[in-house]
Parts: sequence; structure tokens; C-alpha cells
Amino acid sequence: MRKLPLSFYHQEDVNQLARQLLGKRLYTWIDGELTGGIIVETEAYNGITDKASHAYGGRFTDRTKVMYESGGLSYIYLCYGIHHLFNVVTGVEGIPQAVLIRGLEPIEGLDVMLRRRNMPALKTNLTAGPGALAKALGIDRALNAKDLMGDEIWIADAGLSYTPEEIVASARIGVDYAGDHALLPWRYYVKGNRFVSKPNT
DNA sequence: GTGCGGATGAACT
DNA sequence: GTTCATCCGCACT
Repeated sequence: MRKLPLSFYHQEDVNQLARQLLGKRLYTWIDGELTGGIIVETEAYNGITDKASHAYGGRFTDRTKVMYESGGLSYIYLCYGIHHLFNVVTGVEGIPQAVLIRGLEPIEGLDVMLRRRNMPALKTNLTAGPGALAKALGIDRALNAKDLMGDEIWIADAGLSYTPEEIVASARIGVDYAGDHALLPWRYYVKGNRFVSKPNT
């Protein structure tokens, strides 16, 4: 199973890229522990004109600057003071695009993930939802701005892909502040998968 | 320096 | 359906 090549992340259509990430495998290797799973839910955040994006209007700060880098890096930030959210930076340098990973079907290191989440047994909420999967994978801000070609956090192609009929597009979650852009159908998920985050269908 | 609110999740009623 | 945990990032003074 090979890591996605840098060229994958350099695609300029972030929505197409968000769809293509479904079925890929996200892994972390932290303190000698390997964890990972199949990406089953994503959201695209598109450039300075996307009102839901942290980079809307060209906002460039210590937090958002990694979004302006060339694709192939992690963008991880703390949300609500509690949850770390993991994004993939995509596209070309200077254009702030990213894909938020919102749902993961656990595959590797189940025991480690259960321990990190303080759960006795597998339930779908182990990795359904962006905050939940980040915690299960041990993702925090120490992994921000990491090269996805490295050996701490990466995405691999295991040969699985979904047909257009298996992929649903819908409005993004938790972006009411974005006004009319909150309705853009830039959230993608695998139809019927148990590890898609709750505000489902 | 201060104040406000968030790309959520879990535990409630 | 409602509440609340919890803290940095960001805009403004």
C-alpha cells in the first residue's frame, strides 16, 4: 500500500479532491503505535472566496498560513477549546484550500484507538466525526503543518474507490456563520457507511 | 491586554 | 432537543 503522491494533493479542484479522498486510508504513527482507517466523510474549503473557510477574504495568520502552502501538508487546529480537527492542505501555493476529514472507518490499531478514546469496545462514534477521529488517531497540534509524505501522518491508496452512486454530496456541518455559503454541497460521504458523522442522510 | 465565539461531542432532560 | 465543557485565535482597544 503506497502513500498518495504529492501530485494528488496538487490538484486544483478541491471538491473533486475531497471526493477522491473517500476510500483512501489515513494513518498516524505516534510513539511507535500505528493507527488508521478508511476515509468515509470529507468537506472541502475553497480559497479566499469561501465564507466558511478560515482563509475567507484572504485572512492570513499564524494559524491559517499553512493553508496557503502547496498541497500535501496537514492543517490541524483546536476547535471549541477541546477538539483537534484534521485537514489536508491542497492545491497550489498561494491559494488556501483544504479538505476536512470528518469520518473514518477504523482498520488499524483498534486497541490503541479505544484506549485513546477511553472506550471499552468498538462503537461507531469511535471515529465518526472530526474531533472523535482525531483523538482516536492521536492527532493534536503537534502534527500541524506536517508533510503528508512523512512517517508521522500520511494517506495511502489501498485500491478502494467508490462510484458516484455511492457518494452523497450535502451541505457542510457547523458552518452557519457562513451565511449563503453554508448551503454549498461541499460535504461528501459514503452512502450508508456507519462511520459518517451523525447529522447524516 | 481584553472579549467573544467557534469546521464538536457527550451527557443530559 | 438542550446544555456545557474548555481555550486559543482573532479583532479590536
